[in-house]
Amino acid sequence: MTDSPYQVIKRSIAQGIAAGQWQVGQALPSEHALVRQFSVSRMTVNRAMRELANENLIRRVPGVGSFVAVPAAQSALVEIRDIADEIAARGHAHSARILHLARIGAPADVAAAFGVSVASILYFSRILHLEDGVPLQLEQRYVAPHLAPAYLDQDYALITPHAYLSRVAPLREGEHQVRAVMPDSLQTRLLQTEVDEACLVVVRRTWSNAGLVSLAELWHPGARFALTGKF
Amino acid sequence: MTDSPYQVIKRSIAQGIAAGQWQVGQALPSEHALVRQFSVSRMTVNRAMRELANENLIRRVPGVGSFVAVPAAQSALVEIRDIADEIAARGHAHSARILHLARIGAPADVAAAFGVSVASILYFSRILHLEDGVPLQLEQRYVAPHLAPAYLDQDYALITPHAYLSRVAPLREGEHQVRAVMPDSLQTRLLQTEVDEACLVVVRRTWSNAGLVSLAELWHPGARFALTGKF
DNA sequence: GAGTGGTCTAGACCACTCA
DNA sequence: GAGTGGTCTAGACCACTCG
Repeated sequence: MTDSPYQVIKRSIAQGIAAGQWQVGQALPSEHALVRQFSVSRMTVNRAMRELANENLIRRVPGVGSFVAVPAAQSALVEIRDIADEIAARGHAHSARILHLARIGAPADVAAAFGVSVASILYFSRILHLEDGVPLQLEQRYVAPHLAPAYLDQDYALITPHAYLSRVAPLREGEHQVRAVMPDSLQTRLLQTEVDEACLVVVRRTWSNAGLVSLAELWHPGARFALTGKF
Repeated sequence: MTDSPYQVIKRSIAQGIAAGQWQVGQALPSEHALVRQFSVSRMTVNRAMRELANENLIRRVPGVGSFVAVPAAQSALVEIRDIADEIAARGHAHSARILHLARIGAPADVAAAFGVSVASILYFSRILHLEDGVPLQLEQRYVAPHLAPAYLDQDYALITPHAYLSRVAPLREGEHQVRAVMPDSLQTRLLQTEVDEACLVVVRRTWSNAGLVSLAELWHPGARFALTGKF
């Protein structure tokens, strides 16, 4: 899957940081030391470290060394909210129907977003979230197996995937994309939308320190859902 | 400044794309060709191209080639940005068609959002923003007359309403709501959307220190526009 | 089989920092 | 001067696609 040498080194460093093996601000091994440790050439180590720096996991200072970065200031730009919490906050009842839960081969677009090869094994869940029994969100989620090995064994009627993943792989950063899309027939049926009703789709990718954890497609009925924000 | 070989190559390709030297979807020169053209090693070309791919400027397909990526029109979820700036930042040309500019009586829903009585006088503008001649945003804006008395006298082909309002009534806070809606026939015609193409609608209210300045409905073609955000 | 991108090697030179 | 990261070279092997 993700087993080329530079990725092995990246993961090793990232997990070491996540595990607290190195404290914030502390110096990491030099490139030369990693060359010896992993028995690779310096270009390979360099690429791993450069990418970690791009991801703001480490900070590199020419002539000095590489250091564990201070964790990104988590300002409340766009908070990531749990659908169950949101519904509860409105004083309504949340329920969930688990429609699909399995390991699957990554489709081409998902593989590209995940940075893995097509047909790599991912965990997949399709869950319909209802508010007072009315469909509000169809959640289709792809999860990196090695970052949440027990993902398929949870009972998502009791805990949402987002809540579970937050526990086993705390999120470091995320990214969403919001689109307006017409649903296909499956989605229309599940969300019980009218003909000619669009869907608001949020595609959300979340990273823990160890890498990309999950890609979620959240489909909402256009007539019954809006995203709001203040600034 | 930024004159190392891989950066020179990056800039060369990026500018070529911006200048239309290669069309969207078109194949770019292979790494081997670039090696000859720039007289560098393949690792150097590879780094340039890999970074362009990370920046979503090009798409690379192993065994096939590198191609100019479809320029995903994207806009920030949280920050409020001027549509003209956004388009310019992508290296494209912004233009605007002023469709309507007048004082009108507030419709019921707008009056409610503004906190004024129905049929109160508001300024109204309807402007179509185009990216390289293609419609990207239909802006329908209601403005409080006493907070921007000269609103109707501006030339919105030269300055966007948002830019003008930012000058005369600096925004203190704002609020948006994002929805997926099917356009009506007027909107379909103006935005040149396909049948069965939804619109992503942002309704944005902005306040200056003196009160609610403006309510804007921003309609975007669903197939050509997405909002993005990071956290 | 020819062409493509993905990755790696084993060196190298440079500018920089620190003691 | 010893150590660091930034960058580059001139090859190489691989998996993949396409005709």
